[in-house]
Amino acid sequence: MTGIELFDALAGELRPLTLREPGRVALYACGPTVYDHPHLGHARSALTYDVLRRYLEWRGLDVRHVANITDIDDKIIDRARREGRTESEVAAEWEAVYFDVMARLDVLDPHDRPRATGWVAEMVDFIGRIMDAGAAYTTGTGVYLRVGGVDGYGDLVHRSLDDLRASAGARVEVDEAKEDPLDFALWKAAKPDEPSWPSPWGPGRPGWHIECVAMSLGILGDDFDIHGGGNDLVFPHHTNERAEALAVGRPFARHWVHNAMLNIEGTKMSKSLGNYRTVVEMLDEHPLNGRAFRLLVLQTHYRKTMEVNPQLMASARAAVQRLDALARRAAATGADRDQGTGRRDEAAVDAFRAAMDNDIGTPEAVAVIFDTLHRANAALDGSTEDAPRLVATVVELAGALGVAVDAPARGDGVVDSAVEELVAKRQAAREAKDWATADALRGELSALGVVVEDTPAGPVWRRA
RNA sequence: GCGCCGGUGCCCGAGCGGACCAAGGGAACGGCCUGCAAAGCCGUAAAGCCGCGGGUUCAAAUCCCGCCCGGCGCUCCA
Repeated sequence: MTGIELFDALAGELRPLTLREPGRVALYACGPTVYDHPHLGHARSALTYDVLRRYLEWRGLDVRHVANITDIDDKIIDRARREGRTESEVAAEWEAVYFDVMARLDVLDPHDRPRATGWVAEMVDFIGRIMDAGAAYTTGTGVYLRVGGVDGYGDLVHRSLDDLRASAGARVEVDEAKEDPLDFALWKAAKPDEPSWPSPWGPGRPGWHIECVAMSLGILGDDFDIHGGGNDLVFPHHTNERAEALAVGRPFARHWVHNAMLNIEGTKMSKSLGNYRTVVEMLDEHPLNGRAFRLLVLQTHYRKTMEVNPQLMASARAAVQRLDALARRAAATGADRDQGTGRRDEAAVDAFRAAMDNDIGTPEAVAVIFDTLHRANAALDGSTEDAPRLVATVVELAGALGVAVDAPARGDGVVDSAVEELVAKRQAAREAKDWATADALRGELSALGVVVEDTPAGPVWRRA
């Protein structure tokens, strides 16, 4: 018992998080196929599991977080072919972009980042066991899992086999060689000019789902605690992963967690609609956007489709600035002294924990943080003894969700002796009560995107 | 067609049976503070009642039924 409840997709309801091993959480989250720019949806997904991991750790649990990279797949092959490069070059390029973007979003590095191509031997072995169990068969195009033989195959999507069959092929033509349209490839026989690995069934490459089973069970072991991913993966990906594990009788994930999708201006992002947004674009647009996007993600429950648009990004930035403003005030008055001492407002901490324990209720948790922020500011105005403790609480709780609260403007590096000089000149003018000059200088700073605040401790500037 | 999820203020978004009926963020308005601002604080306005119509209940935004609208999925997909 951890006191934490999570919505479990298999059960279809809230379930207490019960761990395989007390105090330790084995978490597997499906990562991206690296063939192009990561988009905002990838970011939401990664952020969801980063927050889950951070919260579990904040609760004192020892988490092992595994997030895979799919580095061999049709899309990578297509792109490599188009660009006249090798698949591994393409994958390496986009994997690097993905990692860079994750770092800019303050996503903690998972403890393991397995690549599919590093696990092919294990996958081949796994497929062999499925074959031994009589649960799969070969055709001219590969090895297929016989879905009809898996008890409760559709349980994760809550659909019966017949139901699934009825809509199979609705969007993709069915391979006639398969025994059942639902049967899916464990191993894809090599086609000319495609990368391939040897196997008992001839050269080829692994099917998508076998990757995650081999890696999750291989790293975390049977009966690991949480399997996560986007809710678009429930079927077929997770359903098929689960089927593969079931086919060989291995206990799979104890809890299934899925994050919802992200819409832009009310509809799903897509290249054809022209509302496709990459994470790099978003991050490059404003230095505060990394934290603002995380906050935006947190303000919607992870199981609900979230909306993103420029106004929402702006409002999230404004909220981040309030966090930073508190830190500035605290630093200027010495009210930051409780940080790291463990002193904190227990009522706020309790409310935060209650919100998060209830299926990772980040919107409420964020509300608690801002409520505390408000109390901290009021305490700062009244110079009461509570201020340092409240400030420390805000910083700690925000940190537990991965939102950094920065006192001085978080450097976009190239700081600006020019700005410093203008600020100093303005201050000199103010001291001479030359308001006209002071205001003109403030105008110049404003044109540079800099806001000056006059505090009892002197002027402080930041980027708008 | 089948399945899933939604529809709460100007925008986003919590709440999912009961403290006179809605957290938090953004935007707005008034006041305090300030040389003026910014930041902050105090306060106000705004949902004639939480898509519409029924129902259950002492009590519903919260449960049930029907309808309308929207989004997503149905082996590319976070």
